[in-house]
Amino acid sequence: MAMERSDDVTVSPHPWQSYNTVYTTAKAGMEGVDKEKVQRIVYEMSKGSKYFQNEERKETFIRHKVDNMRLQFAKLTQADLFHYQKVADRRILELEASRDLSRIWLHVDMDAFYAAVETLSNPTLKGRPMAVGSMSMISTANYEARKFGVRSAMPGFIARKLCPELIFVPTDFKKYTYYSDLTRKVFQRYDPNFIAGSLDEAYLDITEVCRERNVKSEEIAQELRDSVYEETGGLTCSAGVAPNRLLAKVCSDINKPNGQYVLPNDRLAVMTFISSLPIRKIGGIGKVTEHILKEVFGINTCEQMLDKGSYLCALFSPSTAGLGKTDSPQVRFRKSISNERTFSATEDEVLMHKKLAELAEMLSADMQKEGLHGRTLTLKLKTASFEVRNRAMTLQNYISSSEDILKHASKLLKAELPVSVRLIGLRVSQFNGEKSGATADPTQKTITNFITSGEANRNNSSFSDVTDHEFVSDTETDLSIDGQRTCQLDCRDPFDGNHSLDVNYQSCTLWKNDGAEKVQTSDNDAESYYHHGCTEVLGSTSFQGQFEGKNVNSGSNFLENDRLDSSCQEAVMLWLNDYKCSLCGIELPPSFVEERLEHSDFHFAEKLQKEESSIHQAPVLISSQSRDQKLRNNRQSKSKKPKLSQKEGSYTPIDYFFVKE
DNA sequence: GATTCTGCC
DNA sequence: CTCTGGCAGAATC
Repeated sequence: MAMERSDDVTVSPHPWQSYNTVYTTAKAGMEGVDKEKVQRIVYEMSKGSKYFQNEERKETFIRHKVDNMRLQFAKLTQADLFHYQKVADRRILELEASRDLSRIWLHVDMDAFYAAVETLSNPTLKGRPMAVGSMSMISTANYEARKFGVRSAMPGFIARKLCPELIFVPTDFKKYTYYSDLTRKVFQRYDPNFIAGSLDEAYLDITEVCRERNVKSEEIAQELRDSVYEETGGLTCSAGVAPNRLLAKVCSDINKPNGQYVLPNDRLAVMTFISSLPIRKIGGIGKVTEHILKEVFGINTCEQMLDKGSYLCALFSPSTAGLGKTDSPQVRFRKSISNERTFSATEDEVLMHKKLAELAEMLSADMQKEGLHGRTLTLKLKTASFEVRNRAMTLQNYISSSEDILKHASKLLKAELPVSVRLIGLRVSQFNGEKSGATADPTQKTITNFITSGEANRNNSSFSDVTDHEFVSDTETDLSIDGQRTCQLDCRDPFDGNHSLDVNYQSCTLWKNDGAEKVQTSDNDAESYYHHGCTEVLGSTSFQGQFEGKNVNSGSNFLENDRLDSSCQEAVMLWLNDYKCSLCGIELPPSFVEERLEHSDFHFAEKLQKEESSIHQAPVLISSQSRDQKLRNNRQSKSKKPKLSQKEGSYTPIDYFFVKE
């Protein structure tokens, strides 16, 4: 219980498993570790602590979540399954069609970066177990230390128990930044627009280098790693090469440390690779999500994920899963700025206020540096029992001075007293530069549209105006035969939320680059988004009613599809803009003739079944709660874009196994 | 808009 | 004794 659990180490011929780790947050270099022992020591060191209790509390919560989801899962009807199978199949097909194997991405990841830098500046550390961090937290451990089970994110006192000889070195970010800059100079030679992640990793598009020099990606990777080693005076790194960033990142982990792995730009190779790839390797799938997928759906690998595509009602942020945290400081605008400090728990209000003042001071300074002014202030507290509380207020005016921050933060803090806290944090968001509603406004990516439209963005034009979104909002269709609410899938809007940011980001790259090469990249992004439809299953209004409503709503859209023979089917099925199903939102290009027929068959059968069932069980049992929920939803969707899920509803990142950058 | 959760390094 | 800090996005309310 609690703390990290070990996974079973399965033996198989696949390369990532040589790296496959024992712990959920596993790192390379843990191969020879006595897992049992580590597990036991970690447990014993933690047992009974406040932290431990809190972890138990969280675990209980997750267990409830899993149970809930299991219930929902069991409620799925045949028709639902049928429907979602179609949706999933279609999506997979379209993603397959949009697969892009034309780019070569390289992900570089420095090996035990902080620890390696410290060893460089203090060679006596070489060969000895060492960790960068403190008694309370370790940020990096070298490979000697990892042999003992010491790893990042582990508190130092536990690490010392595991490895009494462990040498602790305090963090020194100046040093790391200096060496990071050295590595980036190398990266720049291979891709002037490389995307820097954290200090120790980066993504490079090496397509051009490979082509111009007529050199294999493998050789480029080797050469780059050699250069990094030379120019930093001895730092090693690992590299992964693949057709997209997501996969490249997975690959860079495979032969870590000081190694590389190339996944060729070949469909079969990619398919084979991902088929047994544990989902945990995918960026965005962490401990909790992995647990849920495993417990509820029995999903362990990406292949299973594809198989169960139709069942996946509860999933993840496509962006996180898909683009793998490839933050680019240069172009991506921050949305919030924050700081927080942990200290020994206190109830002393004066002391707390003092801490708050310091935080306000620091935060204000950081904001000045970037010229930021925000109007939402969030106070974060972690109580002595590790419970986290956030309290936010949105102001009339934009603030940035430490006085303003402190003034309002104090109010927020006062309202929480008395309380014993071990951490206080402040965050400012809603910056001046942002237009209101920018995050949710799909029309905001005008720059992107502008840039990409000229090139190859054939598909997203249908999403570029607001009417489409409004229409999608109204496309709420009851697919639930027995009148129960069953399972909700939120197939995200193609230009939803942060997708736009990524597209924007790519566009910015384009600006900077001032060349045509990156247009392709932008295009790829847009293409991958375009595939998202929008589907919702709710549990009350009659099919007929919905259908009629649709007719009215869609008056200006194309109402017929001449490929359908049956007049009955024609009555049921409408292809909006000759593309999207008016009933469920699934998107089928006109060329998919057979699929369209099948799809309309489905709705037709469903309609019949529906009518039948409403005859047989006239009093369709819908809880008033369910109906209210439905009404609320309807109201919301009138004004806003569809925010569909009430529970764990969102669509799957399976897309992103296929999607390129 | 407010709050909590999840994830990444 | 002693379990980070900073950010982002999504879900939920």
